[in-house]
Amino acid sequence: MNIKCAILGLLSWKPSTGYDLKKIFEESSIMYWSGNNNQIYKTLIQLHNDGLVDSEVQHQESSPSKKIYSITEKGLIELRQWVLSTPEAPEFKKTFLIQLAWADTLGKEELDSLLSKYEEEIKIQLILQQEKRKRGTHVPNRTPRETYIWDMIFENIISSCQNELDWVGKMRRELKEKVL
Amino acid sequence: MNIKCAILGLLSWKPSTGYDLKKIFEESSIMYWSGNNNQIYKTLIQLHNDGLVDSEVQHQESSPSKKIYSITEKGLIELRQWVLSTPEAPEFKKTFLIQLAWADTLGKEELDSLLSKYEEEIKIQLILQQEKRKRGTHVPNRTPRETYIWDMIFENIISSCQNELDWVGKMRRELKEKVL
DNA sequence: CAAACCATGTAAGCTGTTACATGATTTC
DNA sequence: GAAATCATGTAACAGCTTACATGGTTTG
Repeated sequence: MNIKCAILGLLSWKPSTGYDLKKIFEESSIMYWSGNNNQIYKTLIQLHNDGLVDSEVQHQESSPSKKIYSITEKGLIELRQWVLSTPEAPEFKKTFLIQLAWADTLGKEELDSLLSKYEEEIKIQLILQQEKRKRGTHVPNRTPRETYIWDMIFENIISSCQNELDWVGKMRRELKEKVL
Repeated sequence: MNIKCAILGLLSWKPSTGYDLKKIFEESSIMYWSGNNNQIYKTLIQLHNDGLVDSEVQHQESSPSKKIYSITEKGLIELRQWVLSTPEAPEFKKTFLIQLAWADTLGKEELDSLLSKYEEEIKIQLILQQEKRKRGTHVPNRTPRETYIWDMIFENIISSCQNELDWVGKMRRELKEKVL
């Protein structure tokens, strides 16, 4: 999986400029790339060289000119092929768990404070994701099934946050109850 | 967060060679680095230059000589400081969700097959993690609280898998029931 | 006798990030 | 008049991966 596929997907939804894509990446919950120029503009050129996208320059008065990219037939075939490919297991990068692994040197209050900070961090994430779901910008609604799929994508992210929150809550409670 | 902290943590547990660390990284559930030579040996040299670790060469007959690294006082202070630093929110890189985002072009069977493949992938992950927990190699047990902490670390990973599994299960069920 | 293990290291390359560069227009 | 938005691109660097290089020992 790489950013090429994500861009092809977005372009299959609607033609866009590099700048449009950048904003979508910045906002997106699932497309985890930062949306930096270097990657997006270079990838678009590459996709163009491979014949997977077309580009049309639109000159504008009183605005810089745009390059509007759209997906080609070949691009649609490539996208479909990728969508059908064997899924990868999710990657969890929880640096907090590594931090926690060596946290036995901390005092009782220090440890609880660390856990509470993590809890706060997740709570912020959760609210952010719930807001994104409500706003629902950059969500295609071409068929009822597509709407359902995107709803489940948001549910996945939110339930991951909720799961993490439950876990911290349990740990804080147990550390208070137990005599360790 | 970077690999330096993880290595300091491991060395605070016990002195090790680069090769030892490599194996721990390869096996570890939470320390997500691949454990490649380039990164480990270079980081050890860097930590040594910074005075955070000591190294002692042990010549062996009928075996290549080892460099046994151990953490210094300065290293312990650095580690403690890092453990107390503000935690980062977890990063979820679920490429499957991006794949799913453009999966409405698939037929009913194709979509269910895709979901079932993902389900299988997670099931394998879950079993793997449960086995790692049982084996419990590379787990320090210096105090009851440390044992509890490491137990909660494994619980975190396993509950993440379980949560993902529940989500796929629900989606497959709903797609069968609903008329979309 | 091949494969795997022990043990250290290097080279080349890919991915992704931050920051820089330009320049017009709109909003506060 | 400063800051943000629109719009495209480049340069330098950090992080991480695969593969290469060496060479002895143990296991199947």
